[in-house]
Amino acid sequence: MLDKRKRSILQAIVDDYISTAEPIGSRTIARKHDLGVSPATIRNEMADLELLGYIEQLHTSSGRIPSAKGYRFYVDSLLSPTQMSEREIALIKNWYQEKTRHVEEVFQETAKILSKITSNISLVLVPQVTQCAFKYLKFLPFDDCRTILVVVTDTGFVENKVIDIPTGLSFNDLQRIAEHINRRLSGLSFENIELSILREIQNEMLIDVDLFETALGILKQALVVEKNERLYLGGTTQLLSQPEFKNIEKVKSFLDMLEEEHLLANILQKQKNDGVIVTIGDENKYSGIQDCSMVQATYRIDGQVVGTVAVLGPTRMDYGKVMSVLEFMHNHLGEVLKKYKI
Amino acid sequence: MLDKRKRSILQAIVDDYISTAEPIGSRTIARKHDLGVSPATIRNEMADLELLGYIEQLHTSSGRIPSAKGYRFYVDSLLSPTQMSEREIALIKNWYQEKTRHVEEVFQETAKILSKITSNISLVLVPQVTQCAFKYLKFLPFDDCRTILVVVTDTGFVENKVIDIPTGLSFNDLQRIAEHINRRLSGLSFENIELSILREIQNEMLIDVDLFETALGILKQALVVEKNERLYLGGTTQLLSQPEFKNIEKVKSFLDMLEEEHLLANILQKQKNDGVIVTIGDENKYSGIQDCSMVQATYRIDGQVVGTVAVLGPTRMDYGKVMSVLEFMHNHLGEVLKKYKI
DNA sequence: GTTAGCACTCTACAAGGTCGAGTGCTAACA
DNA sequence: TGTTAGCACTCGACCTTGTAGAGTGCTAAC
Repeated sequence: MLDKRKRSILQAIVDDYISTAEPIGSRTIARKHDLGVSPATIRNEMADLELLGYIEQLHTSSGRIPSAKGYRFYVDSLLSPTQMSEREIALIKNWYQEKTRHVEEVFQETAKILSKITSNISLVLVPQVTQCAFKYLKFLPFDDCRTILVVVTDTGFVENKVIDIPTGLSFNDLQRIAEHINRRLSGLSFENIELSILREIQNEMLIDVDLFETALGILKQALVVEKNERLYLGGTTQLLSQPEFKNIEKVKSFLDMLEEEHLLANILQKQKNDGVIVTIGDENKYSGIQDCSMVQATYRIDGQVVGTVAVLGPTRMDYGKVMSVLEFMHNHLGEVLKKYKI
Repeated sequence: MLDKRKRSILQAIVDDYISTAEPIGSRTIARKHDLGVSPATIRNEMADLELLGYIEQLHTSSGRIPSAKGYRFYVDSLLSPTQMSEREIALIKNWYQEKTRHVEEVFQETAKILSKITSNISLVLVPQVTQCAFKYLKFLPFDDCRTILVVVTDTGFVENKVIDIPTGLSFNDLQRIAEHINRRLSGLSFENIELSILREIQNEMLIDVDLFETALGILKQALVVEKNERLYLGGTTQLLSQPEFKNIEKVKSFLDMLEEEHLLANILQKQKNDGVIVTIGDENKYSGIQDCSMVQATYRIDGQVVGTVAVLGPTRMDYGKVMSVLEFMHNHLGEVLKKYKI
């Protein structure tokens, strides 16, 4: 365990490095932070801290920068949990009120808010629809040969598609199919709609094989639609302002990675425990972001975790601020979503 | 009008500059292109071309680069219209077949295809719903206090929203409102649904003022939804590979501009005439892209122009390739969309 | 345990020099 | 008259060199 002075010095290094992005030397610390000791003493302490692995040097005679271990200690032991100010909270709530009309807009604007406040990339993973239940499907008239298939979930999520009416079927036939499927599947979660149930339906409808094939096809289509979860990204251009990305090759490879949306979704999904968690540098499993840190938080509707929001940036990020914002989202995003009737 | 040799030299300069991004000198032209004359002669011709404004010099003793006027001449008079190869066309068609299931995916993938093939930013402006007609709206049951409002257009575009049932109204009342509105508005284009008509409806429904207020509110909501056109962007990271964007400030201001989606949508909307058009450098009205060129093309469904696709990049772009791809989209995107029943 | 002093290291930056590509001009040539 | 070779000149790219400044580790004194 570090003694008080070492902790102060480490804190000074991390704080300064976060705000300036420059390696910190002993004299700078002595000047800026009133620790009551001379630079020489600080140098000795810094040598110890380096030996212990909390800070590192890019080359002889450069200042020190925090290591991943240093950031970890900073986040766990040095950072006092801060809350967002009343003013900031009011600002955010107002933003939601003004800019969101659709549910999708809530996600979009959440991504924007997060990236704006934290000056980093934000990720918002929307509720996995597979976790909600099938309510009913319905065919709406369109024209002689086409109809609109609408699938409704218990959360009020609606998906639709214009499809050809199979030859030989009347609109009434479609209504019958819909009724039958609704009777059997209504209330089941999409996760539980398995092939076995679909087979059962097939058996029950053996009277008309063609008709079933059609129905099955439509349902499959609906399932594909429903399972399609989405990831909202915000502030990708924020990267360009960060000095660690002044090298354009790095930016490029990073942005290319971001486009592989499913990868990111995977990283986020890993979080099962509720709350705000911080992953620093090489603690990240995915190699593309090993010199980055990610702070993520779940959000809940009616107490149930439905999605994840996260902020991704260089390890040199303002953990205090980022964590407080995500703490806020963790506690309030569900409420906002509920207002928009998801 | 330029004589044949000047044209050859200008063509050589533009071609070389497009592929190398380096200013072209007289000796390079003499070496690479067999014009049958010495560098000295080419130098004289180049001096003429510069005087005429087709090429310019960054500083004494640098090679020449094409000016906007030079590119314009190149596009109008030097570029032989090329078609995409059979192989490329097959590749694209296959891509659509494999990757698109939804209409939205068609737009998304179109943006991807364009940016991939041309190595530039692509823009896809989706059909402006205001140009299509209101078909009907319908209320679907959800629960005791909420209902799903579905608005259908004649093109098969469906929008929905979960709304609260106003207190005092039954589901049957809603059905009545829907029927009435449908009777009056069905077949009208969204552009033509003016306040005057809404007033008329109000008069006809004076029997129940509250009910009308509700209906009006819902319709307004629907209109807001419907008018919300979308812009799909592709290949924003391609920028980073272009040498003209090696300066990170430039990239940043450019990307920031791209985020102002409505601005871009405005630029695209200006095109009223059908076909592929090229806007070079300062021909662009919008100052943010005055050192860029944009090639845009309309696409049609059943002969009617419904949207625009475009490629945006540095003035030094491969106009031949970009134009051939957009020509293809101009002719075929409508077909693809039709397959997905929009 | 703390501090001052000192020699040392390394980067960033500016100044100067060289190289090469490219030009314009002129005079000679077909 | 159009084309070409030759030449002096210009300018950016790149390398080298020197210097200033920040920072370090070590040692001896307090």
